[in-house]
Amino acid sequence: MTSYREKKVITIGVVHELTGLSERKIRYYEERGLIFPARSKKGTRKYSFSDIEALMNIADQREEGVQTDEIKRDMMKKKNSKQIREELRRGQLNAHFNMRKP
Amino acid sequence: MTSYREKKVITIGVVHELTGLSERKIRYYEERGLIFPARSKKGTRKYSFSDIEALMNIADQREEGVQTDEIKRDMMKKKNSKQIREELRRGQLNAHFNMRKP
DNA sequence: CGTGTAAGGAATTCTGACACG
DNA sequence: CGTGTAAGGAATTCTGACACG
Repeated sequence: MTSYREKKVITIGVVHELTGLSERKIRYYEERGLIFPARSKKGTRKYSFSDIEALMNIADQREEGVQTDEIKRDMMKKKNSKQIREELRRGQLNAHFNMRKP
Repeated sequence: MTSYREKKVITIGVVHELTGLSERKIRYYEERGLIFPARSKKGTRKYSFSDIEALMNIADQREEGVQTDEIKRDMMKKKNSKQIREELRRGQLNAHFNMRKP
């Protein structure tokens, strides 16, 4: 629960220092729905270590010429299969089906 | 090694949001040698989650009227006994003594 | 001793836009 | 499509100091 990895506390400047990505790129990848920083009360973006890891992956793929669309589709796939696995693990596949035909 | 807990990446404003402590207090506890934020290239302070935990402890003790001097002495003690335990665990007590009379 | 505050400057972040390819 | 950049404003952070108790 005290997952430091997921806590949104890092400003864009520090993310830039850590990843080497320009702030422009970082904001653009958000615009394309690849990352989801939180906002402080005053509106500045706040990222988690997890976001930073995601950005490194994105950067790698971009270098290989992969477009943001495709990166996003890939991420969705992984997210979905991860969720399926999760449901199986909990033995809640039934609940899942019940949800589809109530 | 990828210890997110120890990475100095959080600005003072976010530390304020997270702890409720005024920036003045946060800077003052640094001045008294209770915490050691890093600095970005441009000179802004950067804190770790670990620093934030320390600040919460400090805040608790200050509320009980404990002075920063004493808080510091306490921290030193704990740090020392922790280090001793560490050395014992590694079986390096000898090295420790060798260091005292070379 | 510990903390608030006003002061002035420097650095940060934000948005919307234009440019290029 | 992906990224750079100049623009102007708003918010952040820094230091050194004065105040109070």
